[in-house]
Amino acid sequence: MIGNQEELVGPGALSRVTWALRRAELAVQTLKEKRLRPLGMVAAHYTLLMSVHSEPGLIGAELARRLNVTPQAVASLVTRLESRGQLERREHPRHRHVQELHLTDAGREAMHAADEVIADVERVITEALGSDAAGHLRALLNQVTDTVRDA
Amino acid sequence: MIGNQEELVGPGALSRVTWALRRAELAVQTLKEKRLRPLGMVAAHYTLLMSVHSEPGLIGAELARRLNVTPQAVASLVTRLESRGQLERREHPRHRHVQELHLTDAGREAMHAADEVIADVERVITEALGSDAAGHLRALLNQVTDTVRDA
DNA sequence: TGTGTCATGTCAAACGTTTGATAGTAAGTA
DNA sequence: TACTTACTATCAAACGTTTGACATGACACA
Repeated sequence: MIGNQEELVGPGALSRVTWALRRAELAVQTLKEKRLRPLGMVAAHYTLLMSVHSEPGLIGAELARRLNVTPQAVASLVTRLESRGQLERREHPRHRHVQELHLTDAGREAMHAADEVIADVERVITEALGSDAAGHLRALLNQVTDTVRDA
Repeated sequence: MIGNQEELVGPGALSRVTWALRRAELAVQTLKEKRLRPLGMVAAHYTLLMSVHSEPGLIGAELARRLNVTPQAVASLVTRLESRGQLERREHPRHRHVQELHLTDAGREAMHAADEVIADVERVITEALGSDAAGHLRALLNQVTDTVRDA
C-alpha cells in the first residue's frame, strides 16, 4: 500500500488544489501586469493606491499588514508614488511621527485608469465562468483563506 | 450612472474574484513556507524537486517554463540544491552543453519529507471544503487559468 | 560544405524585497 | 514623575529575482 502511495506522489502533486491555485494566481497576475504596463504602472502600485482610496488616512504599518508585505516594502512604494505626485504623506493628528496616506488628484486619476484595466480582467473571468460560478469560486476561495489562516 | 460606479470602485474592488484569489494563494503559500521551514526547505525548492521527480531528465530551460520563472532563477536554485547533494546535473546524451536534471537519493528523501507536509496542507483544505467542493474548486481554478492564458 | 537560425546556459548589473538594527513617540504603570 | 512597553518609521546590508548580453552547440537550408 505504501508502494502505491509512493508511485502516486509525482502525478498526485500536480493535481492538487493548491497547485491549481498557484497556477491560476500566477496567470491572473501576469495578465494584470501585462495590461497595466502601458499605463506605466505595476500591480503593486495599483493595489496600494486602491487600498488608500478605500481607506483614506491609512498608515504605512497598517497598510503593510493588509497587503501582507513588510513595512519597508510599503515605504519603498510610497516613496515612489509620492515622487510621482500620486500619493502624499500627512502627519497624523495625534501621533506626530506617524504618517497618514492620502491620494492626490493625480493619484485618484491614475487609480481609476488602472482600475478600468483590472475591472476588465475581472470581467473576462466572470464572463467565461458565468456570474453564478464566479460567485461560487469567490466563496470557495474565501473559505480556503479562512481555513488556512488559522491552521 | 457613472457616479454610482465611481462610488463602488473602492468596495467593489475588494470583493473581486481576483482579489480573493490573491488572498487565498498568499495564505496558502505562507502556510506552506511556515511548515516547510523546520525541514530547512522553502517552497521553491520543493516545487523544483517535485517537478524533476515527476519528469526525470528535465532540462533547466524547460523547467523554467513550467514554473513560470526565468532560467536564471532555476539555475540559481539548481546550484544550491546541487551543492546540498539533492540534485545532480548530467550531460544530455545528444546535446552536449544541455544539462539533464536528476534527483539523488538524498533529494528523493528530502522531497518525500517535504511532500508529506504539503500533502497535509492540501488535506486540511480539502477536508474543510469537502472533497466535492474541493474538486469543483480545482476545476474552476483550471478554467480561470485557461481563460486568462489566452486573453 | 558552409551559413543562418534557434535554443541552452552563464555572466554581470539593476531592482525590489526581506531581515536586522536603531531612533522617536505615545500610552500604561509604579 | 520616572519608567517600562508597544508601535511607527527609517537606515543598512543580505538575498533572490529579473533584465540584458554573450558564448556555445545543434539543426535546417542553400
